[in-house]
Amino acid sequence: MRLSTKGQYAVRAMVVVALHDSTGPVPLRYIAEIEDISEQYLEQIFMDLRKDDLVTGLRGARGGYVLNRPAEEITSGDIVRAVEGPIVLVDCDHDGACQRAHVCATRALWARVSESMSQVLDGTTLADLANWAREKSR
Amino acid sequence: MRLSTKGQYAVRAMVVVALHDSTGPVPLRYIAEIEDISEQYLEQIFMDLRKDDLVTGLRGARGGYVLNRPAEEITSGDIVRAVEGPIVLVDCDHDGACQRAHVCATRALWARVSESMSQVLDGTTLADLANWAREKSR
DNA sequence: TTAATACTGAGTAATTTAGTCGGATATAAG
DNA sequence: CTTATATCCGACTAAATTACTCAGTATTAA
Repeated sequence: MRLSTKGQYAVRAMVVVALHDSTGPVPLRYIAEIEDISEQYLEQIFMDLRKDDLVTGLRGARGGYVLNRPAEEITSGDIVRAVEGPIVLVDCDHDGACQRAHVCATRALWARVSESMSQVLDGTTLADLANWAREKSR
Repeated sequence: MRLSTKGQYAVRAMVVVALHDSTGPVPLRYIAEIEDISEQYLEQIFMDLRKDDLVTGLRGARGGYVLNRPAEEITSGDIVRAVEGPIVLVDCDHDGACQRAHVCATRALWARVSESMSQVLDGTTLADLANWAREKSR
């Protein structure tokens, strides 16, 4: 029930990109330094973020990553899903395979928990996170 | 972000115990059979449940496990915590060790998610789950 | 032309998960 | 008093996942 470092790093990294949204592409080297995350690990993470069209990578000198949509339109749920897959606490009956699905009382519980997690995650945008960060650094 | 089988099994097993609350101790062999879970794995799980005083084990023939409190006073949160530890999505700053805790915007997010999970889990009792199960089997 | 940067695939050590195994101990029933 | 039925307990292990690293290619600005 713990979010992997990949998910945590992804959100933290995206906040950095969001904070520099107006000043051009942010290179991974920079993110790696200020967030103290391995640059090569960040590469993997940004592959996932790119696949889900959350960012665009710009190669070459002065390159880096930029947001693909306004920070108000990217949620932490989008980010977590991009690197970790669907937000579900328990993946029983993944494709209708569970024999006792119809009598299983716990399925409803897991669904409720998953939904409440999604609500928080989808209800928080990158813009929110960037604002919190700005407030904190003040 | 996925709940381990241990946590899932623990809740399912406790529902079985709750359903037989009035008819005496429930042996692991029985739970193992109807829930299709390894009996030896269940032993491990019930060690944890016992440590947190959710159940009492009765040895010998005709023995088994019984709830230590009314099903209305045991929540799914209690069960999950017993076998998985605290319900936190991200355990950064576990003992004030995180250097950037004061500037980290994501901490608040993880706290919100963790709290919303806890609310659902602590808001659902074993009695609720047992009732759902009874409704389903009807 | 060079330096900076993203892109890509493969590999790997450490950790966690999901159990198993072999026994000791307690108790009810016959 | 013996036997069958249970819990209790500690150690062990295979498989999966996590959290990376490594080595190289491709692209672009200065």
